[in-house]
Order: sequence, then structure tokens, then C-alpha cells
Amino acid sequence: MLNIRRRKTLTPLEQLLMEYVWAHPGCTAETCREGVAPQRALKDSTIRTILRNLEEKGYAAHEVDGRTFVYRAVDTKRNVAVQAAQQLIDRFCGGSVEELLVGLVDNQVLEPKQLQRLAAKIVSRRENRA
Amino acid sequence: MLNIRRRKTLTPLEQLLMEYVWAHPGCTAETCREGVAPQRALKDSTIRTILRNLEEKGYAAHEVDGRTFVYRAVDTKRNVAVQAAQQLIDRFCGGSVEELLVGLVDNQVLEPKQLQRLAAKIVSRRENRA
DNA sequence: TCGTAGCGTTATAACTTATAACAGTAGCGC
DNA sequence: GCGCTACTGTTATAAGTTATAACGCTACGA
Repeated sequence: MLNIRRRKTLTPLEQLLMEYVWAHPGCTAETCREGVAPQRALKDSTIRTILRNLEEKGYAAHEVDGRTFVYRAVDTKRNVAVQAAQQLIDRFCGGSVEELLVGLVDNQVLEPKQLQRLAAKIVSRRENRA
Repeated sequence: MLNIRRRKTLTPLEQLLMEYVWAHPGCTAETCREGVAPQRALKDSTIRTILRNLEEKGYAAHEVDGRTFVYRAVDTKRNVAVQAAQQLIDRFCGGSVEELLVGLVDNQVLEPKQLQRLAAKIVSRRENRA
């Protein structure tokens, strides 16, 4: 089992920036600023503070290109979702994934048929790979 | 599809109290205080404030018995988990449940076999009911 | 009618979030 | 070689949230 690290959740602004980073690997403070400008016009220094927060929270990382910080996500969105789901399962479902899945079905977030199809698909994918 | 209400997340103290409420429907401020005392010795008024917060956030509700407030959870833990999962799916999986499930399998939170068994179980349960 | 059980109101210190100014530094062009 | 400026780091602050609780009001029971 992967070791799921417990990360702090994203604040709305962080979420916004992180979305951009996910969508644009290799972005810089400046491209981020331009990218989110339509939604939020933020000062350059604000952007950089948020990017630093994202690094501190373990969502993003940078490398240096010349004197520019180039950012990318540490994990895919999907993995972040999975880690968060794991926490939900631990907290609210007594550690049982199945409990959550049953709940999803009971609340019609997930159709039984859909679940079945997906299960079949995943299993066959596994077999092909093995 | 259920209408998933977006609720504020629980702070640690709220989480603690809410666990107690889930485990003891019909509890009062006083029984809560006693119940959580081993973990956190909190003043009566603190307990009350937190219970009120839980009501405000929509997790708990009370009715009046004589002059005592009797609390119970608005939703089951499982439903809270499901609602939170729905949010995850919307935020990080572009609205696709399947995306999350695939992620769970890929990260070995969920075994393919387990998924398959569960799918079969759920489908058959549906058929029996129908 | 008085004590007290039980609720609401208000307070506050610590922490987080949103937002940004300002300061240091190192390339680049001249 | 030197200053401009593009970039980063440090620091600040106002507003909001959390954790924690004192205090005050009210109505029931003895």
C-alpha cells in the first residue's frame, strides 16, 4: 500500500493556482499570474507567496531554470483525490473502502451497472498487463 | 442524484465531538462532556459552543427535552463521507467517479478482486430488492 | 422563593488566509 | 564594470477561523 501522506487542504486561492499548475507543468510565477488573471487579478508577489505555500504543503515543487523558478505538481490531481479519499475512508468509514463504495451506490453517485462495468474493465486490464 | 450540500469541514475538536454524537444519539452537552473527557477535558461551556457550531455547520441537530437539548447527527457518517467524496470527485476528477475508482485501484487502496466482489454483491442486492 | 441546571451571549488569544510592499541579488545590455 | 530590472526572499497586516471559556439569564424543583 502506498504511504498516503496527510496534507493540509487547499484554500480557495491555492486551489486556483494549483489548478493552473496541474494544467501547465513548467509554469512560472509570471505565467501563473497571467493564467489566473481572468479569474483573479493578483499581484506578482501574491502569486509567489501562494506558490511557496503550495510547495510547503507538498503540492508543488520547483526547479531553477536560470534565475526563474519553474513549477510543477508533485502529484497528479487524481492521486491527490485518492489520498483525500483515503482520509475520508479512515475518518468516516472505519477504514473500509467498501463502506464508501456502498455509500456511493446508495446515494446514487455511482450506478451499480457502472460499478460492474468498471470492475470488469479494471480486472481485464490487470490481466493483460500481467 | 441526491443533492449534495456543501458543508464546511470539521475542525479537530468538532470532529471529536461529532464522533461522540454519532456514537451516542440522544446525547446531551453533559454526556458529551463526560464522554470526551478522557481525550480532552473541556469546560461545559466549551462543549456547548462546539455543539452549536456543529448545528450551524449542519452536522448535528437538537430537540428539546424539558430544558435539556438532546443532540443527534443529521446524517450518518457514511453519508458525510459520500458527500465529501462527491466534492473530491468534482474538484479533482473532473466529475468522474470512475476516475477516482481507477485511482484507488492504481494506488492499491482497493484491490481489483475486492472491487469485483463488491460489484457483484451490490448488483445482486439490487436485484433482490427489485 | 432561592439554588442551580442548563442555555445564550460575549470575549479573547492564537492561528490561518488573503494580500501585498519592500528589499536583496544576479544577469544583461551598454 | 555598472546600473537596470527581473526574480526571489522576508516581512507585514487586516480579516477570518479556531479553541477556549467566563458570565449572565431563566425556569424548574425543593
